[in-house]
Amino acid sequence: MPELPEVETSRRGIAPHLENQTITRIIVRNPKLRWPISPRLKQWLEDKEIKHVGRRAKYLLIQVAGGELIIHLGMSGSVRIVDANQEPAKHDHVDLVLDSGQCLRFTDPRRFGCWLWSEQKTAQELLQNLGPEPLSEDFNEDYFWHKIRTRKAPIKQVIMDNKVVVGVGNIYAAESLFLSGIHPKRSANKVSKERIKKLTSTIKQVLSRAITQGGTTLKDFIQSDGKPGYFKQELHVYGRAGLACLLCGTEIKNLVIGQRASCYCPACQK
DNA sequence: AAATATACCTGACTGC
DNA sequence: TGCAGTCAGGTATATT
Repeated sequence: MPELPEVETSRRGIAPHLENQTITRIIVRNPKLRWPISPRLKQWLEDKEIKHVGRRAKYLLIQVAGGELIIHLGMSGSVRIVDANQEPAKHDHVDLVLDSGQCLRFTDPRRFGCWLWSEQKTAQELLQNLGPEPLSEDFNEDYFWHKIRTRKAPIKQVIMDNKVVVGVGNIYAAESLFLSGIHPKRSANKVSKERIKKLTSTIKQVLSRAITQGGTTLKDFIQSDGKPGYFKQELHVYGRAGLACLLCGTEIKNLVIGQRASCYCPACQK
């Protein structure tokens, strides 16, 4: 499922094929995503040249003259570059056809993703109020420490809160807490400053490492070249309930925190 | 302000 | 074999 490393992996994969290309056509087979795709997307995008492919949090930003296309992959979405003539499959909802003869094809079985234009109100509401990028210097020990002084919620929920830091989803939250030795249910404001420092650097390391591995593929996720991500092989706790901890051998447990499965090692995490 | 619950959606899996 | 039920999860929204 796409978290920040998967979105960044996708961005890097598609950018060279998109930048400086002109969008000749947009084909919407199913507009019913998280929010319906606007019929006006056609007029906003067609015949425009793509200037840059960026990312903010888990949003892909396709910049053209006059604004940008904002794509979210939701839970099960992926984008890839295919020949525009290639027959679409069942959940291939949108094509962005380029003058190279290729197209950016969006696939999303669960349709939790979205395609919005930057001038749409929904898009603007989504992008404001986002916390800092985890891999930027804005996300640092001091910021993090002060930000969560008032938060009594479990630390796991807090690091998954977009207003605190963006891009940390369920998988990487579980892994970061394991590698920092912090129990996922511990109140955020009761984690010592020393351990917040550790957690801050661990989050950065885990996300960076996952990006170099091409993301984590569980079921749906594929990179833009159609290959899976390889970070799954490096997971310590996520999806390993009932198995032995790789560090100490204790059985990995699963807790539900905020309606989310949360795997952890009872011995390594306090 | 923060915590909690609910909704959206389909595929994979389980149990009868 | 098939059907019904459950689960997974990002994130907006409404409610407490």
